[in-house]
Amino acid sequence: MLSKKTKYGIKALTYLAKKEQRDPIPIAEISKSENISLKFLESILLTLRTNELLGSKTGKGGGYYLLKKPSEIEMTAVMRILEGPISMVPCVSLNFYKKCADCPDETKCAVHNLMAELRDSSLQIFRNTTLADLCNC
Amino acid sequence: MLSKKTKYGIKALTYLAKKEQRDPIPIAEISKSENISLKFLESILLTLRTNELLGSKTGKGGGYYLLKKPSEIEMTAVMRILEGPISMVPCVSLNFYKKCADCPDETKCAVHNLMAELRDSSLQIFRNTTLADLCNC
DNA sequence: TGTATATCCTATCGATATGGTAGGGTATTG
DNA sequence: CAATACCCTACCATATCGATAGGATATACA
Repeated sequence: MLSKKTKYGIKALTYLAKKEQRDPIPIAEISKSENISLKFLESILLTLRTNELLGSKTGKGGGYYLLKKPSEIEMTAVMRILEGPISMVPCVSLNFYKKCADCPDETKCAVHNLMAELRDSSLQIFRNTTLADLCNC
Repeated sequence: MLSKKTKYGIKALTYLAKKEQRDPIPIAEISKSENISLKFLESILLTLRTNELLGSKTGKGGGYYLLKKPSEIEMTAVMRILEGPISMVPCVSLNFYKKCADCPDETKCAVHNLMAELRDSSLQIFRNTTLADLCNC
């Protein structure tokens, strides 16, 4: 299941991407427009900022803004920051690899091989999709 | 994340598929061979039985066995029974569809469209992979 | 310089799912 | 009739999720 965190994060990012200008947008505006709990959204945008997808400006007239062009923001980055590993099992993860305790030989593990294939196809989609693509809806 | 339930279920199924004969295999044998908690595995095989992937025979000499040939068991069925929906959001699910409360127009939702694409590629893999394929590892 | 605006940060909480355990009931075989 | 093995229900500890609360800090502007 996709977490609401990721879902809201993507919606917020596309909202920012759709604005032509790159002025800071306050959380409250995004929250209202996308029907997202203000405080929850706040924590989401915060993690997007610490992971260098967003910049922020405090104080009056402040808010959040994209640090790159929408076409330069791949969904792989977004997913890894918000949702975590792309793969469904740690033993096939590229960025979060962890050996299975119960599995003596990965190369002979049915689950491993199936999930590796799945990860490849997911990766291909996330790598070929940028924020700009998501805005043409 | 793939649940251990699904992981163990797939391992158990491939274990059964690898046996040439279709005699009933006791849970304990699978449990030992695949390093799976006996009682947990018991509940998993039970749900696979009620969903008509496995048959069982009680009493001495009893156990579980496949109801179809490995080449006839698609991973779509296995995943839906054990893990639930293939898609990561209910609003793109074919078998478990549910509208998002917060989303006024699905066709314009960035998350929806991205996840629909992901679902398609996942489905393609699961449909084209059978238990028999998983045994050649 | 003060006030409104807005981000930043920490803590907490209820609900739910997960992984696992326990114990006993029922059916069948030898 | 005893051993074997499935069947079923209940329980529990832990973790995560979605959300909320409250205040600290920074900035703009009158």
